[in-house]
Amino acid sequence: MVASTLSEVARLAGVSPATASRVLNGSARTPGQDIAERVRTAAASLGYIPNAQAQGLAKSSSGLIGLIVHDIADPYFSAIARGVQEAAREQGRMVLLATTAGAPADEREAVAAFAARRADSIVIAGSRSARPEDGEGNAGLAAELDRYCRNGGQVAVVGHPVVGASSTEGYHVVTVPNEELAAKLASELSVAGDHHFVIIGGPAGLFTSDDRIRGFQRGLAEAGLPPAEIIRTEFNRSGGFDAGVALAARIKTSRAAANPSGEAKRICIFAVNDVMAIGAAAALRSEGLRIPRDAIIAGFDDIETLRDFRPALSTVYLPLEEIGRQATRRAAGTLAEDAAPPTLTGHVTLRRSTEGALPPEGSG
Amino acid sequence: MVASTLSEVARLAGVSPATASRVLNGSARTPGQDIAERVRTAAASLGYIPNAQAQGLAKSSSGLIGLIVHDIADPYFSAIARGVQEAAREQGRMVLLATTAGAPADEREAVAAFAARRADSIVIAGSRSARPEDGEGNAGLAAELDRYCRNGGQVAVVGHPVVGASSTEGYHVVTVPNEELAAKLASELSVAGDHHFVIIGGPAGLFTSDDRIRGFQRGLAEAGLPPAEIIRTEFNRSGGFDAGVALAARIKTSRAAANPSGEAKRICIFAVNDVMAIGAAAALRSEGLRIPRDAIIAGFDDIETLRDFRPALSTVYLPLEEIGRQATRRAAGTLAEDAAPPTLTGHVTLRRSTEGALPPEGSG
DNA sequence: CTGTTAGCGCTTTCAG
DNA sequence: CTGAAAGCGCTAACAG
Repeated sequence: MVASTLSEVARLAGVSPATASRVLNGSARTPGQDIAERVRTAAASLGYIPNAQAQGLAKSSSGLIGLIVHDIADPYFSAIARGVQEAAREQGRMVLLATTAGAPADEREAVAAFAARRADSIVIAGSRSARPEDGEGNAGLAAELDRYCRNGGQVAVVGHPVVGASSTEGYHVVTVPNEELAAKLASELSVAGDHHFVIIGGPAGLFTSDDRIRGFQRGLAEAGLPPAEIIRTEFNRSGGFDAGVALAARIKTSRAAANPSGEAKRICIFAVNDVMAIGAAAALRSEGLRIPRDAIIAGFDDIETLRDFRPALSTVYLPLEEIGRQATRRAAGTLAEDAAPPTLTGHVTLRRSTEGALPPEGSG
Repeated sequence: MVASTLSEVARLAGVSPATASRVLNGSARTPGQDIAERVRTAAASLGYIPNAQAQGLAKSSSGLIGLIVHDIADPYFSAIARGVQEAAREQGRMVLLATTAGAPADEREAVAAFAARRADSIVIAGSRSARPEDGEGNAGLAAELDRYCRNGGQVAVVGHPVVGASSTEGYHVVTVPNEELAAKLASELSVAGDHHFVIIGGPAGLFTSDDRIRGFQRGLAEAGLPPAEIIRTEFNRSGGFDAGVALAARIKTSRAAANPSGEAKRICIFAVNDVMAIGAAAALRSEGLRIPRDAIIAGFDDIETLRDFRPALSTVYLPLEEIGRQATRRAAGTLAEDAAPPTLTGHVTLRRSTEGALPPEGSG
């Protein structure tokens, strides 16, 4: 026994498929009371479920939203996904998920798959990359995206435009104030304490990472401080851990070298995202160093699951869920394009991990 | 300009749509070398992307896998989602996401939506509930699921069968050894130290929670200990926190009451999942209590993001990703039904948060 | 307000 | 091995 169709319902109700369609799925007003009632009963008794594929084919639109993330298990992305999901529900659409580990080639494939399914819109989250090895992939992705848009698709990218995408219509970018916020963080960290600043960043070419680094350096400069040293590593916990190990060794050495009474300048670490910061913190701890005593550290994102971490991590709050929602709304045209980008901004949140950099009375 | 169609490709290649279909998407062997080549070139030059909706309609199957979770931002679910996503990719399918906050009525709706899209299979994660207020919802969900299966759909449920589902064909349950593992945890916790055991559980009727509670009590009983007291609260961090606050008060009181020299029996808390445990730990800490000094605590799930939490949380590792993968494979028939449920088991992982319960030499 | 008639884009017998 | 024709289930003009 297979799913019953509209015409079966229509036949049972003694009306034409068109009429049945009008009352069951259609729009405007439903036809005559009596008829409508009869159709509805027939549908119910048959357990009729409209075939979305057929509907989609007929009206060429699918009620689908494609979401591309690097990794759905990464709390950064899952938070955004939650927002997307929510907005999708508001729009009466469903979300199609694709994960790509950040590889442009895979992203291209995902876009093609979404296009094949006639997704109404596509939301792309996850840092864009300008790394040379991604050049080819980016070109492919850009082409695919352009084609998708040309066919009437709507795209919203979180963060930065896809490299090389010649934004035709239907191409939106949800800007995240990474640079500004990182600058703010640097400025707040520089007010108290005289630290040696070190940035743990992702690979050069990762836009999100680069923005945050640039912002932080700018903040430092504005505070009259010299630029921080940059350690490049992977954009995840493990990268943070590795960098942390290296830093720990250095801290120990410099501490040993310092004269008995005096103390070496304390290091202030800025990891470009929370999970990297957590990794670095774990490394320091495993080397017997304590935070904030031996070094202070700050991250970025303010991942919810990490808020119970101790010492509480100083970081920059980003409205991840809202970002996902807005991207989704933009792609649906629900959100005015130019209507002042609805306050998508985060804020610096200093906590225990950067103590010493806090004004004495402020303790959070 | 709109997406090009198969017939356009066919026309350009000078063949019939049928032939074009055969070489581009079709099955078996591709027709004559020369023809095939011509078609492929035509397709490429037009940037042809098959319309999955039309394909689906024609062969009534969609290449879609529906995934239902309570909340995609919850690390427990996002880990499972990652596994599902992976398996889906292996199968050349895409995953459709639905979040329901655990409400059976929403789950029913999600199933209907998946059915409408003719999803090939549906994976349901997230604890089933037997709470009276969910009775109606469960019935609806069960009916919807039955109908879906009757129409040829495949369903895999993680944990427990949907309440009331009369498992027809295509209905699979991926069992998670919650009870056994909880018993094991209890047994390991009981070997060292003489504790007063308290369980922080979810609402009565939540299967996952109930299983873990039952298992823990059984483990205690097998160790010759009296059953633990149970505190019922929400199945999330906030619930854990609330319970923690209550426990903290009690610990302080009993400590004050104890004679100056002697000490009150230390409390051992078992929170039925990691986030609840973290919440409880945060509450204790905020009340000035220290773990494991003033109380020891264990969770369940071994959430990855929480592994850097200090004191390191004792917990039960569950192969979440693998669970997602297996559910997906089962629903695809890729996995033999009876073939000994491919070792889906976790293990107790004692760490610092239950110190004192560790044998002296074991220190994790 | 309802029914008829064409497709949406693709697959798939069934002939040739 | 290829082409023609008939749908998959639904919507959307048009008529009536």
